[in-house]
Amino acid sequence: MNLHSSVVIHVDIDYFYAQVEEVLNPNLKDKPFGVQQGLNMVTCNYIARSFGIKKWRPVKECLEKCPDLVLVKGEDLSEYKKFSKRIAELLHEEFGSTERMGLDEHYMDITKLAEDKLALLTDEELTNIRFAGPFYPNEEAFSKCSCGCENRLMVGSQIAQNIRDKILNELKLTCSVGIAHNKLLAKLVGQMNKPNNQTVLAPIAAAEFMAELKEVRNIFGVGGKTAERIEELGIKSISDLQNCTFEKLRNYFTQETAVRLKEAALGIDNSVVRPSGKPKTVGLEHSCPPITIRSDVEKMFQDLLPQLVEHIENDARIPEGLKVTIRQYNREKKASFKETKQCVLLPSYFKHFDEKIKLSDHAHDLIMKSVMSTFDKIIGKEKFYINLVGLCFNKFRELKRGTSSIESFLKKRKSEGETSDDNDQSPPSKRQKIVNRNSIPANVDQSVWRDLPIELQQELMRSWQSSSTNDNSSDMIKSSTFASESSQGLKLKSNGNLKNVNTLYNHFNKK
DNA sequence: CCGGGGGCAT
DNA sequence: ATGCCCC
Ligand SMILES: Nc1ccn([C@H]2C[C@H](O)[C@@H](COP(=O)(O)OP(=O)(O)OP(=O)(O)O)O2)c(=O)n1
Ligand SMILES: [Mn+2]
Repeated sequence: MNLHSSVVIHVDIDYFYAQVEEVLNPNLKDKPFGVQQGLNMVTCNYIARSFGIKKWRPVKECLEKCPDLVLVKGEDLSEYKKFSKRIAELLHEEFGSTERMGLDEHYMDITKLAEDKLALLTDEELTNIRFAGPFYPNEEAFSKCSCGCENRLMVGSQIAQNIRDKILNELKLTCSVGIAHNKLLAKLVGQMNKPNNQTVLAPIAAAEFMAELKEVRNIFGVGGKTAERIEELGIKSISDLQNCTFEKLRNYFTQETAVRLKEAALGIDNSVVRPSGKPKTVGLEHSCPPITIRSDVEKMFQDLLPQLVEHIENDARIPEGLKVTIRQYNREKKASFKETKQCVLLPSYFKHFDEKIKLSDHAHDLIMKSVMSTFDKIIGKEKFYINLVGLCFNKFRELKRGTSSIESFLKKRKSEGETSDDNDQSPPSKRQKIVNRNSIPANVDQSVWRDLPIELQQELMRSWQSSSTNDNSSDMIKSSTFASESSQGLKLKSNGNLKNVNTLYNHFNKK
């Protein structure tokens, strides 16, 4: 289990919204073209970029730089979501499960796939394999490590080429792909030869690669606020971060953050690729010119609700919660702020029709009443200037039993024996953190382990620690089954004893 | 401060 | 419920 033992791929579709529009309307392909949301140009094709136009600039500024820029409105994301779904399905079918980041990016852990492909090669074939695509920094750098990463990454680069070919042939979309020994580096190195290309990183060059990126904002998880705090320490670049003492970081950040920053600066990232399940929330929002009248607000929500229901009609789940969002202009602070409030949805609000989820007969009016009373609670009695309203379904419950996702997934896996084959959605999972590769007990089946909810992982670790003091049995997990969420039948066989962790899982779900 | 999403920690 | 992060 050395530092370079994994192969991670990051796929990022080029100029995503704009490229989707090009597929929908090929006339746009030979023109400078961008997608507009409100007053902003969100993204544009690379012809437009050759005029010096950057993503996320005001439309006005873009038209000054390129008067011939063609613009299409992109406030409605449904087409982009459709393509996003097709991409996810294609990747999953052909190469295994993925972790989604937004609509157009996916991480994949292809370590097993690469190792399996390597194992099939003869010695002669092994000496003749070549990298696909460009590398960082150069080909020689790969041979300086003898842990086997060179061959794994070489095969990884070939798989990356296959992925790009597949996405281009099936969906007519170009993408950029990074191949590296961890997620952090895969994502960053993939940007090197954008668009429509790929880049593989030599592990020994990781720290040097990070240093050349300069800005600490390039580190995943370091946003505006964290970057500001880092700079308060006088640290202005990733190489500053590499060279500063750990204690200096530890004084301003939590232990966890300090370690993460220090490691990331050196190109070290132990976080695991975590297959995405179905979305945990599905929302819709509309911005609008300032509204001051309650009935106008109601019209906005009236409009949103049916659209939102359409978004989940094929989901096989129903939401039990609804988050109401408004954005208000605050004249004292001269700024807009979002406020939200939860309200409860009853299962009886939904019915099936044509295999699809629809609102029951009077549910629209009932939900609207909840929404508006929730709105009143947010506003109080003050006058208001609302410039955005939003609704977001959450607290989803699975409808089907028995053959539902996770149960059938693990059962199938059992019958397939040892070959761990990623296939289905993962159960709820929390942020990375504790789920480092290195912290997982060695004799645990990792392909099963990594898909467990973090709460269960933690609870199991605790139980193993305590049981090892009064018990000489090993920690081996022999098998596990996970029934659908509605029956909550998660059981883990451990030490020959069937541990029923239902109560545990229920407990965590309540809060 | 502007689009329209989504995830997770607190 | 809010804040920070990601796209
Ligand atoms: N703040 C943001 C960031 C991104 N997006 C959308 C528009 C992009 O098309 C899509 C993907 O984001 P990317 O950062 O990957 O940008 P692009 O794919 O458009 O361009 P690139 O070719 O640089 O990847 O997500 C958005 O709506 N709002
Ligand atoms: Mn992209």
